[in-house]
Amino acid sequence: MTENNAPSESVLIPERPSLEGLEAKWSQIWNEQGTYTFVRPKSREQVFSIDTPPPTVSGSLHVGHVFSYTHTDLIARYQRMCGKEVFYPMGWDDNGLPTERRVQNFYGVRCVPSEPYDPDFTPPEKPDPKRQVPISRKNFVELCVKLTAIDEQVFESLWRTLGLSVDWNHLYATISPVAQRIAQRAFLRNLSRGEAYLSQAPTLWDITFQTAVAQAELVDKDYAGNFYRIAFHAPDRPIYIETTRPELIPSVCALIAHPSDERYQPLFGTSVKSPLFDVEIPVLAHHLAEPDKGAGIAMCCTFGDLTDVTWWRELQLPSRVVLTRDGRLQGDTPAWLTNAAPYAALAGKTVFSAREAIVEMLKESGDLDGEPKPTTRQTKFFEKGDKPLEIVSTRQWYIRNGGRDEELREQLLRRGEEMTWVPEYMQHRYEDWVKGLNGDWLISRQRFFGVPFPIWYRLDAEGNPDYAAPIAATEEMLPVDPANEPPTGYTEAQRGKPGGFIGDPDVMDTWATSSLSPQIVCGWDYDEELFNLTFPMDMAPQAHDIIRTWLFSRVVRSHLEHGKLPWKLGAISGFVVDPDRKKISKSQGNVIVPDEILARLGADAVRWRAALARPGTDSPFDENQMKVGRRLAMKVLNASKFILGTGSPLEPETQPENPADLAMLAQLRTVVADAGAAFETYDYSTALEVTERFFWSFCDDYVELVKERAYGAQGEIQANSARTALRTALHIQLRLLAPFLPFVTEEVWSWWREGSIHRARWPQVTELPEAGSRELPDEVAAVLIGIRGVKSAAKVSMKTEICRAEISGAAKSLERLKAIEADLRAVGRITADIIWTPTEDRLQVVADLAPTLTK
RNA sequence: GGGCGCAUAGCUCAGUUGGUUAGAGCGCUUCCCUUACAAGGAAGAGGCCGGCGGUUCGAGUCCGUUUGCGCCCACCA
Repeated sequence: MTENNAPSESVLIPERPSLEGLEAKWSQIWNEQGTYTFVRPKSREQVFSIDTPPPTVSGSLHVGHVFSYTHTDLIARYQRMCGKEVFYPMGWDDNGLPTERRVQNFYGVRCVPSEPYDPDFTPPEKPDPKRQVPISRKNFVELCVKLTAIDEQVFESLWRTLGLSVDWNHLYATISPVAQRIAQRAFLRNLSRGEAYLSQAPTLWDITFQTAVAQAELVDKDYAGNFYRIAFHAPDRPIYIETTRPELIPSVCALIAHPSDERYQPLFGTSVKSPLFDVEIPVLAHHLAEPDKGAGIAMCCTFGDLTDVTWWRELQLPSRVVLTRDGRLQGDTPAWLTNAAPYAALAGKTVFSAREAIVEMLKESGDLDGEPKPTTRQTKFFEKGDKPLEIVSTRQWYIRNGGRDEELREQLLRRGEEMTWVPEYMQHRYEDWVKGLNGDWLISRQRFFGVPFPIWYRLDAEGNPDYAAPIAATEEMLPVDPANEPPTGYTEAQRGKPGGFIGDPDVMDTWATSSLSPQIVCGWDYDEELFNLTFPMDMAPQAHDIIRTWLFSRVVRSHLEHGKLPWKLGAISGFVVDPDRKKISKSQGNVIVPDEILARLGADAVRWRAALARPGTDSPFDENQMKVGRRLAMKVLNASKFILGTGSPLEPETQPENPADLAMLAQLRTVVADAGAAFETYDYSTALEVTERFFWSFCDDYVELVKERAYGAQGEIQANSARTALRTALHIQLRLLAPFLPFVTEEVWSWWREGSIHRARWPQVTELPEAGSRELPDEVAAVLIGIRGVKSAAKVSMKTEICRAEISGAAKSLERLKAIEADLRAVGRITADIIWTPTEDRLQVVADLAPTLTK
């Protein structure tokens, strides 16, 4: 920590201070001087560690990111000034599906694992989205690495411009070898403890990306469709069901109604025949069937939705899967169809065309009752997909997360209680999510750019893989790609051969790696000293949409691996919404580009606005509000220029003695206490508010009041008191503002102080005298408003002289004001002695303006 | 359907454990080129604190209820 009481040898103040260029100037100097470098202290207590969210580099940063990362930085800067060594890394989430998609579009390629590797491959000059060049997995991954490196430069540059006090020496990427090794190591440990397992089960499946997706990645979207009323055939009559998915009739396993539904009770235990295909379908009872929905009786298919999965499991129905992984009906005619002929019209079609085809056939056969009724329903989509999810039965890796295990769920709920939430009510979201989990965490993805599973499977004599006993890598082998390396005890020549092995073809979902961010940054498997100094971490900041994903998944991993929370405190920021309070998104076309705002208004202005957004609260974007921040930054420059230009205080330094000076400093003492207390509870907004309120009244009232005296109008002793007070107040206020306005405060600091303000000590109340009056600042403000009011009402300049002034009010107030009459007369341009009239009323000023020849 | 949050000036928001006359900024009105600042500054107007009911000497604040908005989750035959 730099000694902050050491003024520079000389004071160098620019003629016209300006905000332009401060970001470039200071971010470079901070980088060169290692201002934010984490220096390992002796003990954990001296560290404040932050688990920074790694932004997805394939996307773009928007104002919401800027706000939320600023919130973290405010706390980081406060803690650093309080003497903590702040461990503040940055990460890039660069693996995963979003990157793959961006690479496909950017270079016009697509990954086809069967293609051979071409070491000289260069992407097409002009990408053609309709004719993407097929390339090998290795070529594809190389392009992913190349593009993410470019994207990461852009991100880093924006964060530096914004003034994030990140230690760039601790930069990580979720696709880096370290991250891969840690992800694989943690997975192997989960596996050995039985927390990770392989399972063949119905899975939510995206047909576009052809991968499984996890519960946390689901979103509901409106989806237009029709209700079709369709007849199944009981021996004596038709039984109508209503469905939006008639193309699934070939996969019907049962009709299901509620046990108490009198309409269908006689049918329970009997069977009906399906339309077109004549398959015998049992009619069964289950409590999840809802009598008031549709016809009150539902067709259960394998699988139309998650309820079907429940019915299929609980009623032990047969699997009659017709839907394949590409979203088409299978080409072969299913064996269970009694009347197979109609299926020919459906084979190989997408669900959409199959639906049209089967509706035609149902019309012809007379099984479609009435006209289809248009409906808009909410359907589950992959958050990045644009076709509804299907459910297919696949083999996937899962990690236990309490979704199927009461005891683990309870433990994870306990962890949520253990954690400090800012704001507190966000804990409910965590609990809602944990309580609502309906299955374990699916971590495998059938994709290419990601961390591979360190797993192989033995092939039997026929060449069939043995999924029951996977071969796991040993920790020494990590990171390992089973597509390129054989397992221990095998040679590469045995790959794919009967009696040999195959590698697990899947990769981990990106959340499976980012869920280990605390382990990755803190050096879990590579730096024990660092790990002990930084883990569990102090703070995990994130926006509220991420509670169910990243926040929860880190709690799961840390709980399973370490038996504790990964951090003490979860800080949740809100979103920046557009002025109509709509969520900002690309599809809405209301994205606000931060670079441009930063360039125009300056980082300090944007940060100032971000600091007004309290934790958890959404803020509408309003550029006018940011301009206020810019004005504050300008005011800091100008006020500082004035204060430092009034001439040096006497040597040796003496304490201020004028009552006005002492009163101002006493008031500032309270501000220091309040701002610090607010920061201690992560309430950066209140810290800013109290600081700023003081600063404006300091400029408007106090500086105006003492200006003449500081120039020397009342002699050297009085001037010295004012100058000392002004400089003390500036010294304190710059530091109070430093977390919010890091650039302008550093600029002013450099005019007259050594070192960086950001390594200076957070202001202490003990730096300020206590003696001053608590009442005087408000009384001065009242008198100034009175004097200015008179001039304003007369529409004259504030310079206009007052030839007679009478101040009335409580005797005690008058006593205090009398003591600074010289200052009052100077600021009000009062040419005669002030008349003091004690009354019971509030302070009042009556003044006569001196006659002037010109206005 | 369950949960959470919000409702205070035209707009964005403060308002600590109930206590004088409910605050700030933006915007608006009227002024002022004042040797820190005109990309400034001063003064001013503007509020039935969503509705109803209760507790209390006293309610923006506590309790109940209701309306509207937002978010999360569930359901979506």
